[in-house]
Amino acid sequence: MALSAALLAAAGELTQRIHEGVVARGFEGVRPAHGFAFARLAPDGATVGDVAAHLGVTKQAASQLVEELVRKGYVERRPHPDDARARLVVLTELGWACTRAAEEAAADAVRAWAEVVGEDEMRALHARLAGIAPYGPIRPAW
Amino acid sequence: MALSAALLAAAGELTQRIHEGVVARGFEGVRPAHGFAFARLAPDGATVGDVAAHLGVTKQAASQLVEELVRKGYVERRPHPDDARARLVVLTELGWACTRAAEEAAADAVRAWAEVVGEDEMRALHARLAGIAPYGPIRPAW
DNA sequence: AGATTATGGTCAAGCAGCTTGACCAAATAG
DNA sequence: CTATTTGGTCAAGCTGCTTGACCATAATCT
Repeated sequence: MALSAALLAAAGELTQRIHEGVVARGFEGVRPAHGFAFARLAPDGATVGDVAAHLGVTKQAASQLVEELVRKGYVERRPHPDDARARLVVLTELGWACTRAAEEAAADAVRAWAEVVGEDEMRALHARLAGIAPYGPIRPAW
Repeated sequence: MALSAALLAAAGELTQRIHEGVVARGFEGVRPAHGFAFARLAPDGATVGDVAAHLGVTKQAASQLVEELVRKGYVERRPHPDDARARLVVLTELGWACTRAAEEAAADAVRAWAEVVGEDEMRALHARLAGIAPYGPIRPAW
């Protein structure tokens, strides 16, 4: 199996498992791309442009995605403290709960893998990946 | 950076580099998903259903993709030797040339990574990934 | 300062690629 | 030899993204 195929298969499988875990924990109407947006929003919020760059899509697409998350109650738009044009998108309590659920689901999935290849190996894998693609966007499609 | 994000970023970056390499070698009108279809078709051809399973999409979607590749001259449909319902999709000479170009581009990209983390590490990475997601579909999107 | 350009964001329209549903022909099962 | 399953296509529809236009604020330049 080619490396690219292996990477994609692993990434896809992990993404799907996390998504299933999130749904199983009772969060509805969320897609994997939302989860990656949450990851960018989590610490202190972010602008639509930040989310767009993180997901590797246009600002308009990110704006639509945020709008959807607002409708569903996962995030809210607040005025940006330093820039009157910008709006700071922050997670609501529901958004935080969903993020925690995703982290739990991810931990479960990684644990399952660690049982196959060993925990040290997983850490090594993670470290190598981080060295290879430090800050690339999380392309939701291609 | 979370493992899933690292996996996706790495997978996305590699996919994109391969794609750029293929385009730079003069092949037009091909998308990454086509390359993954080629990988399934490469040895001896495959049916539309096989391609669908490999890509993780419906038969209809795979059928459309194959139709597009036929139009562009990368593959052709032949009667299936053992089953009159089925049709064997095989690469044309152009399709083989494109596949070779993709392999070259992939080798270039992997070489660049190997310079960062070391060649042994790349092999180890590959082996671990293969152990983790042995035969999952290559989901083109989510 | 005022004029100009750049930046953050949204609205609107269009499109590519996927899905579901219906259907046909050949293969397999009863 | 009917009845069901399987491989494949046709058709219609939808979702999520893109490009293009536009507004308001910020930064830059005389």
